[in-house]
Amino acid sequence: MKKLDIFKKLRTSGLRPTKQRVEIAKFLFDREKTFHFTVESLEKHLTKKTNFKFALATIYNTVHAFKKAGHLNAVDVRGKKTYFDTNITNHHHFYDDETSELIDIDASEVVIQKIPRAPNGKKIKNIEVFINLKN
Amino acid sequence: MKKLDIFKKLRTSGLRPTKQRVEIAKFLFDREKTFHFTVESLEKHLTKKTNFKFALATIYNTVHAFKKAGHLNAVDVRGKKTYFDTNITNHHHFYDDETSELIDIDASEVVIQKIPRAPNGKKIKNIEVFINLKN
DNA sequence: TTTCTAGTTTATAATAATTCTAAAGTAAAA
DNA sequence: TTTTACTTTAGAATTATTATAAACTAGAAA
Ligand SMILES: [Mn+2]
Ligand SMILES: [Mn+2]
Ligand SMILES: [Zn+2]
Ligand SMILES: [Zn+2]
Repeated sequence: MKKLDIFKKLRTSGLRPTKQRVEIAKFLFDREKTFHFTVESLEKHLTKKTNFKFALATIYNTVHAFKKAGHLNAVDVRGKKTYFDTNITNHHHFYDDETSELIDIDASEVVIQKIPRAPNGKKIKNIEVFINLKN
Repeated sequence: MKKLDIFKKLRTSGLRPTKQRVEIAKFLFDREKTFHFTVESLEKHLTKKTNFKFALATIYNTVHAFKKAGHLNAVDVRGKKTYFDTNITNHHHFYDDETSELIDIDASEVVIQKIPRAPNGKKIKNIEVFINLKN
């Protein structure tokens, strides 16, 4: 991902390109593979990788702005912390309860043959499959 | 569900049949349809239905003992509160984000034709399908 | 029965994740 | 360069949950 794309992500999220935000955006979007994270784990990565200070509130605000703009997704996994996902395509997950680790499954790798129709007055927004793992 | 079954649920959870626990067990297990709840919503139902007082800690403790014994399941849905489910069979859910409402889908109503195999050294524990709804 | 004991309930404190606040700092318009 | 609106930050507030410890009670023992 090019530098310009980072700035585009910020702009389309309604965020000025401040020092902290640019670092957060670079860390999240300048990568090949999906990154699943919590605000806490992101903070640790950021302070390790850069020499800046990041207030938790800044990370929360920035991550939420990205999510609102559709540049990040939230994933529901057991536990108290909120997980975010840089993969914003429709996809599924392996989930390892013991390590709290998520692994992406491309939508094409899951084929569903039959589902019930939505309750009256409701429509299907999307389908999420979780394959829970054990050892 | 008969009164004796309530006591069995308590016994198999390692819980003495106290006034509060019997009321909680009756409320949760003496019903036809699945009940999805949070500790907070359960507390409201209990105080409305009975004339007893239920400390939140008692409800948390009792619900967790039932879960540990396999009489309740936890469901992962967006939001900060933990949801529990009286349906302990393998099944799936419709989920309405706007109302935070869960609706059961029997396992037989979902047929999956293809899934990837588990990562090396891991096995599949179970598969959960969430069908997210919109209006 | 009454007594005893381990287990239970409860109010309240502690903790953990997240959100709020308001003062000090900064990007970008004027 | 000055001004202005937006941003960062430390710390306070909030929310869900868990821990604590004193008062209470179910069931065993006497
Ligand atoms: Mn969750
Ligand atoms: Mn959740
Ligand atoms: Zn993912
Ligand atoms: Zn259910």
